[in-house]
Amino acid sequence: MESALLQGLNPNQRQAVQTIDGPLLMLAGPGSGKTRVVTHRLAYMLEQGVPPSRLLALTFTNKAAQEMRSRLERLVGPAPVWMGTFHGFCARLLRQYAPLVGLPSNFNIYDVDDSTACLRTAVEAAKFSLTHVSLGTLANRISYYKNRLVTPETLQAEGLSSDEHAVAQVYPFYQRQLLNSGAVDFDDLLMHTAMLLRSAPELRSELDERYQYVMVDEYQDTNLAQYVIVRHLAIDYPNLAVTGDPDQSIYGWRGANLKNVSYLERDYPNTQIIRLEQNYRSTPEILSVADGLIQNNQYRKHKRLVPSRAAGEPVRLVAYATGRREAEDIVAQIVAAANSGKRQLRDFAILVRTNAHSRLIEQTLVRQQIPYQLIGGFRFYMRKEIKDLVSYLLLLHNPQDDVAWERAINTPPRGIGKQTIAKLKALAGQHRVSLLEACRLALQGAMLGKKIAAGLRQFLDIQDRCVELVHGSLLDLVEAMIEMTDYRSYLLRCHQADGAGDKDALANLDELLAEAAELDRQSLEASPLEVFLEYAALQSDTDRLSTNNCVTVMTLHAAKGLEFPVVFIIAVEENILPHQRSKDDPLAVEEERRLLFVGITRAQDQLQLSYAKRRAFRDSETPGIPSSFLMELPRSDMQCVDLSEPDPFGFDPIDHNDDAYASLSGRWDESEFSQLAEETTAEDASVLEEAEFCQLPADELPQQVIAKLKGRITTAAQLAGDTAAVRQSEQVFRIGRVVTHPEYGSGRIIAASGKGPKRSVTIDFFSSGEQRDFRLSHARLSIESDE
DNA sequence: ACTCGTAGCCTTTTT
DNA sequence: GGCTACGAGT
Repeated sequence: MESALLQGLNPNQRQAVQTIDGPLLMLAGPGSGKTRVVTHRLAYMLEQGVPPSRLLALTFTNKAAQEMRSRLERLVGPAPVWMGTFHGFCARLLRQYAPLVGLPSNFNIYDVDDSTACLRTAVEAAKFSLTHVSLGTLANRISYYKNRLVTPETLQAEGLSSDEHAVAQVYPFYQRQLLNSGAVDFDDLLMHTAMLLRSAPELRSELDERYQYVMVDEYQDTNLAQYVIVRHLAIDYPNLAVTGDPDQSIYGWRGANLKNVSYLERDYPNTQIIRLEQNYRSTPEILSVADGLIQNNQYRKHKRLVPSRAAGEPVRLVAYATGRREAEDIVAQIVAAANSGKRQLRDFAILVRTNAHSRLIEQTLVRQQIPYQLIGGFRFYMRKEIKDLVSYLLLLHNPQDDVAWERAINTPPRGIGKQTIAKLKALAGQHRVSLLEACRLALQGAMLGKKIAAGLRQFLDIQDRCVELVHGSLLDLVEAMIEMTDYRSYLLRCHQADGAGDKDALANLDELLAEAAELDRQSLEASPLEVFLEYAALQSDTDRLSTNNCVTVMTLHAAKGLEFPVVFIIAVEENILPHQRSKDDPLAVEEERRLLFVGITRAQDQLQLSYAKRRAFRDSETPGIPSSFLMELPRSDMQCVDLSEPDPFGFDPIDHNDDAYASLSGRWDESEFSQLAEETTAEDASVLEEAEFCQLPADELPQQVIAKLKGRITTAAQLAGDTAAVRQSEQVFRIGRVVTHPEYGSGRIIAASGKGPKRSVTIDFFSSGEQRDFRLSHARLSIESDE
């Protein structure tokens, strides 16, 4: 009697589902039905009588875990299988065994913000100067070491290059600071757990026994710490099943190590390897492009992508004049397809290399009033108003937490300034107590001014009164916190100063309350506060992906594991994809290539790759060079379109109709392609030409040129980097002038500040009544009238 | 102690 | 084009 779970699977998939004992490596290409196999395999194990509590399934994102759970439940109904992220699993484990690694069991989990604050303190404590190494670099390096299980001590013992010397200097201070505050960062969750399993053999074997079947998703993206964790859980019961695709390894920068595949083969010599190469997702055209690209990776085992779908449309490769044109054309294509009823908005994804590249796309979507979701921007729990309140909760949960204390102590302002904080820090250091405790000492010692003492007392009062609420309902606690800090009126005060936006912040508070209420409803075990804080720290915004009917905009990284009928990948340009920071390292370039491979293989029916010949970058505009990856694609099978419409004046008309250039499609010839690639040198002629035009007095220009120039004057002045032109624009855009913005209409300049390329003006718009700041060098502003 | 203006940094990707 | 640390002014 064959299990129903095996029906509709190909032979390899069946074999994977039925292999439940012993080590197993599933090499699953994109679109090979991996999630299906994995969930069917779990269901099959349950069907074979494996108790659900013996199973452990580890994923990278909460979203992946949720997906797995819901699909498993559809097959077998609710089952108490532990499924979740590595970080979530580690947090839960550490909560139980914290003392064994020297942590308090009420440790707090820091997000990037808190960790950075902590690192800053550590840098101060180490008396380290940030002139040569940035805070971000330090954070990255420390994170990298932690993921490779290098402790501060081992790092110091090793021979150090000059750069690493800096890291070695700060790392111990950072770690001590974390421990002092009774906190861990993301990487610590993994590192402490790995150390714990290594150093406590009895516990290790107990857990090995408890989790007899361990499954790891996206194995190609695991780092050493994660391997050590998994390895220690699967020694006595070596039933370790991992799925992965080396071609989709895109987290090397985070310490992911493809060697983990060879470690697996070393530690489990009898590992069964099953290849899932049949692709059910994409058209043969798309797969051929993906394959043509990935063949160029040198450090790679040969692997196939076997198409199973019927032929479809050719992959499009499009050149645009500017990033703006790119955005406008893509949005126009989406609108056209949606209006014709052929597609829904949810069918489209626009993928970008870095978060910053989403901005133009976003603006264009807003202007066309197309609903969209942006993944990879700001996490909900990173918003200021949420973080402020969470800090109070963190401090409540763990009074040792000095980072939370420092955020909360003067938010909203209650007269505790730098001086006072310095005093309290000194006091805390002297008595070796937390900053919260130092507040009490300072009040007892009557060493502060009246006003300051009153502020401190108020702060302590909030803490003391909330402590009583900790074990009650979370909603009550958060509500009380907002009341006592008078946080709502603080928000109102903040926003009165800078105009609009207060609605969002207040709405976010409501959403926070809603989430608290939700957790109250489902809270089963332990402290709801703890569950909530863990949720706040480990929730990523990728997890908030919705299925509403809207266009999705996200980074290539965030797109992993997803699929869309139509995919646009923008800015496929040299120094963007591959990224500038990767180009000196051949291995890093290969990772960039894999990143593009991941993007391409997200597409089911249609795919468009594009680049722009000029692209705005920070304060200037740079020539865009087509990515070298584009040369590697089988272009004879693709549809190559040049929409970059050469312009006699070297700039874009602002008001153009989409169809004015949409009809201009031609084939590239090879020469143009390589020519563009060679034009790597700085300013291209058209940019300079544009600048010259703009220094002419407006009435000396022909009418039609003026019409086109209108709105671009300041940009050109800035591009020239010419002080005379900049000064001129400063004179023209002075307070009181009425100006026009292509998006917001007319308004009056009410304030101006800065000089040179940083010169900016505040404009009060007539139609909306809104005030906005613009940098003259960048904004598309034009003069409407004299005085 | 707080407020405002400014220069300088930044951004690659994420749990 | 945004954010923030720092400094001058209140």
